[in-house]
Amino acid sequence: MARTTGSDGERTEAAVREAAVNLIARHGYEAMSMRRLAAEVGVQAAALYRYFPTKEDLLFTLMREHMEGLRQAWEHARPTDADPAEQLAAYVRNHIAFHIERRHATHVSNMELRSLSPDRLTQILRMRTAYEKELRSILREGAEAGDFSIEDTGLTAMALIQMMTGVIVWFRPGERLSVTEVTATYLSMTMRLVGARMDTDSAARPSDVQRTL
Amino acid sequence: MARTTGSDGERTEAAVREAAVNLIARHGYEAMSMRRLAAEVGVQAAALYRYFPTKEDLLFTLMREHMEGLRQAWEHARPTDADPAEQLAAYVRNHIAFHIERRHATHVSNMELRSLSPDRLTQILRMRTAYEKELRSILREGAEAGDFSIEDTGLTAMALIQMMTGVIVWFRPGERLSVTEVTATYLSMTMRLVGARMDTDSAARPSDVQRTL
DNA sequence: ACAATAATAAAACGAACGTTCAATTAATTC
DNA sequence: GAATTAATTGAACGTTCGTTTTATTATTGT
Repeated sequence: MARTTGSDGERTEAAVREAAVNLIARHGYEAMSMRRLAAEVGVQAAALYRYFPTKEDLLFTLMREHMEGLRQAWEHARPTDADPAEQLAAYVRNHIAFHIERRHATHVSNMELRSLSPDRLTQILRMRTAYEKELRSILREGAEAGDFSIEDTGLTAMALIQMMTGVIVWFRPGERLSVTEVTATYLSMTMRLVGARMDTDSAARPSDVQRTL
Repeated sequence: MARTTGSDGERTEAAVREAAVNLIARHGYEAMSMRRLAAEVGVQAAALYRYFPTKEDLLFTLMREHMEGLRQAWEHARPTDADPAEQLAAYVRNHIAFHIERRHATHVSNMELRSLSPDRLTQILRMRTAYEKELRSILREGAEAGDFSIEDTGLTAMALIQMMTGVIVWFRPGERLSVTEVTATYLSMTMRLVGARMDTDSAARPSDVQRTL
């Protein structure tokens, strides 16, 4: 047989991406065979090569678009003319919301870096570093303004990111806690961790957190 | 050829374990072939099967002994008759020290769980849960005693563990910060995060942290 | 309706995989 | 020093892998 009735390139490619994210997140990139992926989509393995020249190209595409999406989400969520505490709160909210919505894709982007070729690895890491740099800037400005009390900006940024991203490891929607509750708790933990002063009308105040979530 | 001069089962098995931890941490379990592992040890692939009946048995052994080592380390480091802040400080110190010393093994135990058979996965997760439970107990007792102010014990425990374990992702010995400095900063971040009261002579006080490290 | 193009199937490629087996040699035991 | 045991090799097994090639059919444009 050959082309099947109702076949559509765009739909097939989208189905391949979605199935690939799920399979890689569940079994790992190396453990996912192109035949298994094709079966998931309902197509023969050879058909995949119409959309992605190699298996690694597929992985890289998924990662690049995930990182690009993260950058865009922050660009959109980032407040203008806000004090450091409000900026930090926005960063935390955006980070947690984005990663909870994309648990599988985040797993792929974080755990399969070693399967990329050196220059592609560099590209992804560059995007990640740029995103993390935004957090460091907020922390530094907050520390300089006296709003935060931080010992080491770089180390604190890494600790916060690991803490926030770690949500996807244990969080399951529909269990004990809602996304709103989790986000609120992480916000207050973050604010305490950076020693945020609580004497202003910033978004860091618990009551405010509930309202602006 | 056959048995080689100077060959020794114990030495070979130890070499296999060490090489396996490094290879799996760097390239992933699925990406590590038995032939590549054997080459690293300086032996033929068939020789590996004298020590581990299957590839998965090798992985499981590495993970089980890592988790068992963590349990023993905490059993030894755990203070008796200490207030919650001191116990928490001991937990943080032990956790960071253990994981920095065993970066590769930790990577294996955290990232290759999906390659285990269901019942072996359950065994490893049980060990992990038991270890995490210790932290939850400390947090709960501290909260009940009024030493900590915590919104959600379980969520705080997960956040702390993710934050601390995350050290191995970015920490490289011999770079900007020493293990001692990193541990001290993580200790004070932890104490702020749990809202530890600073009005007692606990190990949570920065000056004390420096002394008891 | 007919040509051009898009989307797939089917089969095959060589390479690599985990694992097994028989043969062989080194070390140990008696 | 002969018998036994421990450690390893080299070759092979069947399977699966990513990928390529060729043929075939559906859709689109004219």
